[in-house]
Amino acid sequence: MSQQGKPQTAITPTRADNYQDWYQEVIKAADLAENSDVRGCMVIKPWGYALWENIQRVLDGMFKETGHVNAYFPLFIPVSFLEKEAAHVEGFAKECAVVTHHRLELRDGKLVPTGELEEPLVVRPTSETIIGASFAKWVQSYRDLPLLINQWANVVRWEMRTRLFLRTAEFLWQEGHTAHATQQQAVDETMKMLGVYAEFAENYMAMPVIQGEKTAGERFPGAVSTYCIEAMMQDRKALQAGTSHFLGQNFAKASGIQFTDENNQLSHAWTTSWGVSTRLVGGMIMSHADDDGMICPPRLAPQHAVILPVAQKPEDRARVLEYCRALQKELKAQWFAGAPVRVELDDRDLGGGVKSWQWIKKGVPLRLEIGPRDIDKDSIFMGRRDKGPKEKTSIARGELVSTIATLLQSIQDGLYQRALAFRTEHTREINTKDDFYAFFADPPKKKPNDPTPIHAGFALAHFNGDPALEAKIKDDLKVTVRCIPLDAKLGGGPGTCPFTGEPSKQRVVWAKSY
RNA sequence: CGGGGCGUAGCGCAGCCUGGUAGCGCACUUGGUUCGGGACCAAGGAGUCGCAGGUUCAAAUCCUGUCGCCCCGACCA
Repeated sequence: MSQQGKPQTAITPTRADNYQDWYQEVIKAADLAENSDVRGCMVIKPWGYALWENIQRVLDGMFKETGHVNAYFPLFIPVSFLEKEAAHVEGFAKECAVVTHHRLELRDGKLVPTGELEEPLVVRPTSETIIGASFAKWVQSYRDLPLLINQWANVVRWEMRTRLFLRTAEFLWQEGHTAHATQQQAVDETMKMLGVYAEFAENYMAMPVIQGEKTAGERFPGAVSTYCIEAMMQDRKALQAGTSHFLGQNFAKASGIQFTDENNQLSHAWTTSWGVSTRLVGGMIMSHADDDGMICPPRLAPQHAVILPVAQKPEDRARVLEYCRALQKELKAQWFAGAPVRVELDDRDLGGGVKSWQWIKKGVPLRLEIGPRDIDKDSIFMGRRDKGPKEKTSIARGELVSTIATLLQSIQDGLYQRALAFRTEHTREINTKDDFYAFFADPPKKKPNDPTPIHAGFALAHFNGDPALEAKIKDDLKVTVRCIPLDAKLGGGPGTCPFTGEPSKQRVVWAKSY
């Protein structure tokens, strides 16, 4: 305890003191990413990129398992393509990077663009239109359907305000694009992929999510309906962690994706698109990290365990290192969640405490400290990242090796349960307008420049579905409908809209959001 | 794009109001002590004070402009 009576933490400020700054400090302390020299763009550093690679690896497997194949489409989209779908234009036109020239010339020591393009190219903000153009060529007959394609790519959206992982001008994502012969098949695909995202979020990221449909105001530009998974972050704001869109025939009509059906009738295909991005890394940070830094959910952790040799006397060093290497080899031969256990041996010549804290901040699930005394007992001094930094226990080597998968899974489960309990604690059914406004009232700021204080959480309230009402509430409170939950337990059946007294089909999730 | 804050050593900051030639903590290097831990002592290295102009004998400090970052708004995955 410090003089102020607060426990010393590796991250300052703490979540309670200043959530926004805390978030940035965690990213810095865990060495996940940094701002680049290019405004709004981030450099994803190896530890952060490894998280993304694990996300990619698992999701890619799930996509393949559900019959999808990967392909790659151009980064550049002719402006005329984007113009094809009216709502789409409106949604993305304001945030596009546009390529207008194809050459640079040296004039007075400065490189200036020359060679203007006949038609400007947009750096893809999303790929519906360019992929649609390909689909139009690939689809002739109902026998060509369904077409189930995914692409891993970068996209650019020229954002006003950026935040590492959560909103950057360029980001990495995957976008699935599918075409189907019938509306029902496309709707089924939309829901199936929403389910895949929810399963991934909960089982791999240990991040509980609410599956639901977006209201008209929050819908993807050009979609008939948009579904999403929404998670609660530790500041009780909602994070849209993944989206799945039923596009109807809108894009098929815009791109001319037509096929001849069994009855020799020409019709437009029904399409879907769905995506998750590097935003998920931000979601993991804000779901699990604490005042000592990152906490990686074991299933996606770049390393499951780190071995920290404790050999302070030079004469012990060789013996300790040898023991550590043998243990590393033995642990790597174990399996966890369908892959070999990932173990790093950190034999850098650094002070023991400093080294240990680096790994705490990076969020590695297990720290294994091994010194001469442990070797004599054939045991390991183990720290779990989901417990306090000082809360370390001794475990027999054999037991560690045989139970490491169980240990990692128990950390994984613990993180999920903790996040779920947090969400439950801060989710409330609300039945009157007054209660609703009171629930979301901002605590007073101490200084004008203070970050927005942490607000109440999720409200489950009835809603008559009027977009104007939703806009008014957004205006008043900065609160929006995050989704119309699919889960009947959350929806709770018909009721009365507390704002209008009109009938409401079910409760919806209201919250402030990222 | 509007309002506010901040750019000083690798990192975190003080100094600025009241101009006088740059300092603290951590990190780094070396030597010693310590040895189940974010150690201690000593010595040392490291900064065109974001950038560009201006005022002045003299600018980190005052003035103007500019760039970047952060927070709050508008917009968004």
